[in-house]
This record gives sequence, structure tokens and C-alpha cells, in this order.
Amino acid sequence: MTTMDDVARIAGVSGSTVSHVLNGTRAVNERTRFRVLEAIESTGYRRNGLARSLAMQRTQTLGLAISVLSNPYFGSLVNTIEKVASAAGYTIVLADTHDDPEREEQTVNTLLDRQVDGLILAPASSSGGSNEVLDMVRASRTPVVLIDRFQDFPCDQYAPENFEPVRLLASHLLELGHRRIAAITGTRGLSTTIERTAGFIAAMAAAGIDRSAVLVEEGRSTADGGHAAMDRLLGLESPPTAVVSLNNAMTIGVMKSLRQAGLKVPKDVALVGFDDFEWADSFEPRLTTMAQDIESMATQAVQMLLQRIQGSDAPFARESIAPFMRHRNSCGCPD
Amino acid sequence: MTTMDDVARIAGVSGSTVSHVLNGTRAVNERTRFRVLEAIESTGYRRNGLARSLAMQRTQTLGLAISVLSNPYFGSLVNTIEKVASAAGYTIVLADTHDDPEREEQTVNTLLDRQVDGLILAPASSSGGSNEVLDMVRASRTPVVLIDRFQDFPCDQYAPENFEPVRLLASHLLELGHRRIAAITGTRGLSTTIERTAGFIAAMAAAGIDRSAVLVEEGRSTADGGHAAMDRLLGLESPPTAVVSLNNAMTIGVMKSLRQAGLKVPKDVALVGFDDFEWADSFEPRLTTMAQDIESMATQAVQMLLQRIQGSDAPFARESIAPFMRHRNSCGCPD
DNA sequence: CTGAAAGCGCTAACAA
DNA sequence: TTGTTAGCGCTTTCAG
Repeated sequence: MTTMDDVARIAGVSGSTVSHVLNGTRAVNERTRFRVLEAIESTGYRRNGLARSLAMQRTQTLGLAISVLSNPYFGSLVNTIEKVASAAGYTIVLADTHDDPEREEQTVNTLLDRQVDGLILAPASSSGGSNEVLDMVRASRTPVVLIDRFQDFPCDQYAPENFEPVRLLASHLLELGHRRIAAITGTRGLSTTIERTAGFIAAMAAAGIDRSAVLVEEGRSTADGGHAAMDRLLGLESPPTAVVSLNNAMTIGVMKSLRQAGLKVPKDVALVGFDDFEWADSFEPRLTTMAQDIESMATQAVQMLLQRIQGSDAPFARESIAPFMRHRNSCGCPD
Repeated sequence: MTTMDDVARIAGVSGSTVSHVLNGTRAVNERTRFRVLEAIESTGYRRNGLARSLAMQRTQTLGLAISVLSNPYFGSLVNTIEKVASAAGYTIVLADTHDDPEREEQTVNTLLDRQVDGLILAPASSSGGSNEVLDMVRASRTPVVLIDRFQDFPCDQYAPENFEPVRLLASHLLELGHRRIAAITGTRGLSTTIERTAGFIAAMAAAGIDRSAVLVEEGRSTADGGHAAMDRLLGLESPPTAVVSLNNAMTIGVMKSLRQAGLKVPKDVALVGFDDFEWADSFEPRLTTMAQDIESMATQAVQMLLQRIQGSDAPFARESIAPFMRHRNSCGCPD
């Protein structure tokens, strides 16, 4: 491979001049400049970003550690992050945590080793108090912002509101007269799961539903998990008349289960879900959901991260993004 | 930041010993080894992957250049690629081409500058003969494999079959008695668009449909585009009785348009689409589609790329991945 | 079993 | 306006 020195030799100048021509970091005589450009052209020289980054102590790179699969919004999330980041001259390095603490530690380590300038992380289940991964990040002094889930850690965090939206969803079902309502819950241990489940329980409690009649089934945040959970619910001697699915993927699984059982939504079972779908307006049943504002979350997260990279020492943000209800007909309300 | 030399000093050994301890690249006395590990622990040392990569001349990094938004399978694609890559010790660097030649050149350049060990590219519209971007890649001697769309260029390529599947889709509608059928086409210029459109035209021609009665409307590969295209079709004095949407996102747009017009699928208009949805089995209308085997495409692509990185000089692969039909009820067939 | 030292390719102070 | 040179932090050959 041609290096900068090769180019310099050919152009009859020093390496530093080539560097400055390339980066526009100091005035260069128009003639020499031209010779350098010519030498670059003729050799097909391409600068080595690694060497550059090593010397400059920054990589213009943002690490994104997230569970690809279990994030229903992965596409728009990445899209938004990429858009904002690349507009600021940053590239995204992606690593999948699989929502598993062990993998998470691994991937975050990889990202940190690669000297990302900043890190966006959707933290995997926090096993209670301290968070080793975040401690590692802190030790590396790499700016970090958490998305999708809050953690008890001093750093910027952007995540959806969970409790209230789910409480609303469940209340809606209650208002429609349902008394036997089930919640299909996500990956155990995630703060989102905990909060959403709490919202459901709270609604049921407020309605005076007997504790023993409150159905909570684990759907592990996946379509298959949701499917299995709904199957279990249908096997009960007194199955629920309404269901609230606590995330996107599980909602699809629940629908599959219901369809296979020959049950119609909302006629036989009412269904509402956390997380919206772009197509939800056009297919029957038209799902009543709580839609998250992913773009806003992602945009804010990246912007804050970029500020931190610039050295901002503003107090840490911890912002709840409020979902909004998409009231359609799967809950049993008329169109 | 602590460097390797700091660790070496503390452990009372040379830098090279620390390096070897870290990488297990040569036998080290158990005692010195321990001292080194201890020094690492005590300092919280983290190795600088940049310096390492620079010295080793490889980054263990794969570049993924793709249009995030316009790829309906982005999620599973990335998921699969990440899975295979990370199993082989590679990290993914993501760059969005936006399916725009200019942006594509930019992003590929970034990736190449960053010294990715290999590149996976979903090429943007080829403006005819030569492909500058691919020439650049070749000049850099970076192994590359193309996905999603074929190009007239000597490198490994994995893309879906387009012509035959669409021909089949259209034929099916023809067999059901439709004579006025429209195709909603994707981004102009993409090979996929061209081939799919050709498949549609071929089916119509074979059925002896008059050329002037063959409806082809541009949907630009987006939901909005599909929506608008369908709106236009509905505005015709003699609107189509059946539609084949040539990609995922557009299918949703078409459904939106139809719903807004108060039309039912398949009763008022039959609809079939290229690209499947995970939820298509559970919502009405249940879409009849051609499902791509993304995982297989992605897996093969990454594996081949890894081989190239290892130095394989096998003849270039150019593999068509055959989609398979998901026959459901949106075409008008009974369940 | 271990260390010295020469790179890897670039940036940026300093000097001219 | 340009060149010299000392790093950036690591790997790896060659000696010992």
C-alpha cells in the first residue's frame, strides 16, 4: 500500500506537507499543493484512518451496543442514530449485546478497545445494584448515553415511560368491562419489563381486581415467547377475555396463538399492546397500542453524546420519552 | 490513559512481555505472567485496539454499506451478519448509502479509510456500465461481497432471484381471472427493480394482455411512494382489479391507500407482494407474498467474505437466492 | 524465558 | 511556505 511518505517522495515534498494538504490544516503553496494532489491521484493513495486516529487520539466513531433482535425498533433506531451521527462526521460501530449481561460486557469491551469516541448503550438486565459494565465504561472515560432503559448510574439516559402508559392500556380494557385480563411480560429483569408489569398490576389493583385473578405470563420479549405465553393462557380453565402485550414482538406471537386457536380479536379476546407498527392502521384487527417516539429518543441521545464528546459537563440528563396511544379497534372499541 | 509500557514498568518487565501475556503469543513464566496480570488489574489498563490494528495490519472489522431505511429486512440482515461476523471475531462498522450513488461513494470511502478487513455492500443504482465505487474498492484491495443486488463486476455477489418470482406472482393473479393488473415498482435504476418489473411484464405478455393495459406505477421503494402510486392507480378511469407490489415497504403503502379509499382486499382489489412479513399470517388480509431468505443470503455473504479475507482465491460466486411463495388470502384464494 | 528496538502510517509542535 | 522530528501505543523479529 502506498503511504503518505510515498506520496511525499513522489511529489518531492515532506510528509507533513502532504498531511496538511489532505487536511487543509495549514496554508500550502498552490503549486506544491497541486503536485501533491497529482501524486495522490497517480498512486491511488488512500489515507490510513487507523494511523490518523492513533495520532489524533480520536476515531470519529460512535459505538452502538444494543440487542439487535429483541429491539423491535432496531431499524428506525439505527437509521436515526446513523443519520445524526454521520451528519456530525461520525461513523457507527455496531455490537450486539443480545440482552445478555455476559455478551454485553464482551461487546462493550470490544467497542472500548476500538477507542470509540462515545458509546450508546441499551443496557442488558441489571442484576440489582452495581453495574460492572458501566463501571468499565466509566473507567475508560468514554462518554456514554443509555437508551431504552434506565439504570441507576450517573450518566445521560433516554428511555420510554413505561408505568403510566401500560396502566392506561390496562385501564382502558377495564373500562370496557373486562375483569379477567392478562399481561404478557418481556425479558425478566429489564427495567422496562419491571415498570410495565407494575403499571399493569397497578391498574388491576385500582380496579379492585382480586390479586389471584391478575394474570401475568412471561413472554420473554420474543414472538415465540408471546405465542407460548398466550397458549398457556388459553389452556387455563378460565382464560382471560383481554390481553395486554408488553412489547412489539410478543404482540405478534399472541396474535399467532389466537389465530391458531381460532379466536378472533377483539370479538373473542381483546388485545392491546405496547409498541406500535407502521402497518397497524391497515390490517385487521387494527391494533390499539402505545407508540414510542423512537426517533426523538435516538436523536436526543446522539446529540447529547456528541456534546459530551465535545467536553460538555452539563448535569446528566435522564429523560423519559412519553409514548402516545394509538386507539384502534383491537381493544373492542368501534372504528 | 495507561499504556502497555506503563503496565510493563509497574510489573518490572518489558513491553513485549506484556504484549505476549495479553495475546498468549509466546510462553511466559508463570510468575512474571502473574505480575503482569496484576499490574493490568491494578491500573485498569485497556489495550488500544487502534495501535494494535495499525501494527498488525488488520482491524478485525467488517464494513457494512447498505441503505438502512429502504431495506425492509434491515433488522434480520444486520442480525445475521453480526452473528456470523462476531462468531469469527469481527465487528461491524455500519454506513448508510441511502441508495444514493454519491452517499454511497462517501460511505464506502469512510469504511475503506478505516481499514475494514472486508466490505459487504448493497450497491446503489448502477448508472450503466462502469462502477466507480467498486473500482475504488478494488483499488484498495479490500475483499468485497455484494448483497441484495447484482452488479456487472468481478466479485462475490448474493442477491435474490427477481424475475421468476414476480412472474409467478403475476401469473397467479392472471389465473384467478384478473386482466387489469398493476405493478408498483421500486427505486428506479436498481437491478432488483428492473428485474422484478421485467418479470411482471413478461407474465402479462405471456397472457396476451395488451401492452397498453399493463399498468406500471413507480412506488420508489417506500411506503409513502407505494401509497401515492396506489392513489394514482385508483384515480384511473379504469383502476386495476389486482396489484402486485414489488417490495415490502410499498405493500404497506398500498394497503394504506386502499383502506383510505374504503376498498377491501381481496374483495375489491387483489394484492400480492414481493417480501414477506412475520405477522402476515395473523392479520387480515393475510398477504400472499414472495418471501426472501435473508438469513441464508447474509450468512453466505459473510462466510464468503471471511474466506476472502483468509486469502481464498476461489472463483467469484454469483448466487441467486430463490424466494418462496407464501400463499395466503390477499390474492383472493380461499383460506 | 525475556528484552531491545524497529516499525505500522499519521499528526503537529518546533524550527527554519 | 515547508521540513524535521518526536510521538500515538502496539506487535514482532532478532538477540541473548
